[in-house]
Amino acid sequence: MDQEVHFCQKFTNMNYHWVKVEGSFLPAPLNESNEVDHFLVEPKSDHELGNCLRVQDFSRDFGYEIQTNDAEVDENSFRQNRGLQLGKLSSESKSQGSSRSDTDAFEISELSATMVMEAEFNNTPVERSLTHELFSGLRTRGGCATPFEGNICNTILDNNNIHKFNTNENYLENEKISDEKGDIVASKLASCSRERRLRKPTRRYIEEFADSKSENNKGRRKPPTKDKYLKVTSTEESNHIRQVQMLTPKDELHCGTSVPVQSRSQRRHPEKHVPVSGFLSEDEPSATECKNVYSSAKICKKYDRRKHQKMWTLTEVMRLVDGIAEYGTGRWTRIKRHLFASSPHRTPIDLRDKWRNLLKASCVNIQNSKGTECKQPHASRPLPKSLLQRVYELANIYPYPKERSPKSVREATPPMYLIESNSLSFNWGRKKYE
DNA sequence: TTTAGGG
DNA sequence: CCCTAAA
Repeated sequence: MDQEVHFCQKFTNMNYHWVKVEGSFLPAPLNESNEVDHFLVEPKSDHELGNCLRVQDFSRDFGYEIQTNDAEVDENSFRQNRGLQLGKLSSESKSQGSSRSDTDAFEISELSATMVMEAEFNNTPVERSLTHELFSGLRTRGGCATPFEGNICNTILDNNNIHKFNTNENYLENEKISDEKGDIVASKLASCSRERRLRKPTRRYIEEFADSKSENNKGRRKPPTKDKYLKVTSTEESNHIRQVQMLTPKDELHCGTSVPVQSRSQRRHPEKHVPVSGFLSEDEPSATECKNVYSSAKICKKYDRRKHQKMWTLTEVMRLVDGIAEYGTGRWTRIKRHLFASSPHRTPIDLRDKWRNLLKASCVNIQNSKGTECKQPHASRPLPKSLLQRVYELANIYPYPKERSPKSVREATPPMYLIESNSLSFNWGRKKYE
């Protein structure tokens, strides 16, 4: 019995339109019948599995199966309905008589198969997948019962499909099979089902697969290497990350393949939350905050640091300058390790980039002090003169970039603020800024 | 793996 | 801040 039930489920899974039908098949309104077209076309995709099961076998097999299945429903009424449908079929399609020979049934069955093939040809994969999903919904409600019952059936059939449907019914009526063939049929159908899954991945699956594939290769010529600072180091941390992900707005964590991919151009121009006045507060971002934001980046490659840019605080800048004074330029990893160990969001690259910006800033100030017309890109965040002084001096001592001849830097005219404070003696160690 | 350089 | 090449 269990086997029967299982088989019944297989049957309902694969062939939705060869089932008991109550009431008459009346054409449904156009808008509804359109949807139904797909319903009826969908199952016949099974016919394409020519290697697995032929149309004739299929019908015959289900003749057996339907009989077993009818025990659950009402076999008598089913047969009566089928007889009724046969009559309808004769009048609606080709005006054939209600009593037919087996040969006729075969012809019609093949004819229906041909029609089905044509219909399927016009049916898009998307529609088919939709159909499949809808039928899944029907199945879950009705269990083994057929989805085409009562109103559902009436609303989803149109003239064309009635023909196909009835043809198959007719075939079932005429082709009967012995019960002992059930096991063979079941195994056949099982393998057929498996093969179908192998052969016919849904369009959604294909698209998702393609998406994930393209995402993996997107924008990278070489295989993505794991950033040292984007590595999950402990399970504790990963657990923490998971919590962060759940709390993070979805549009900022494009982790899933189904989430629309953010284009590179979009990523490169994020909204910057630039503070209105000067630096951010001198307070360092809390360690937990940094950990939250950047540990999420560790697990999600699509995490965009640009969207969560951390403004450099004056404290950080001073610390960076101190580090350069101590270790020199080009040793960003060391500086990071020794002075920014508590700032997980500052990578050695960040330190270097910041230093480059500091050099630019100092140069800007030089030009301004010389009276050269120069734009001030960071007017909103003026650096303390003392800091710029130190940057300038450090630039002379530790020229950056290394390759470039330090002459250009050394020969540059010292900025006015440096000249004015010439009497000042610089302490190159860690020093306090006024 | 780290650093430099360009975007 | 990102990406890539080179050391």
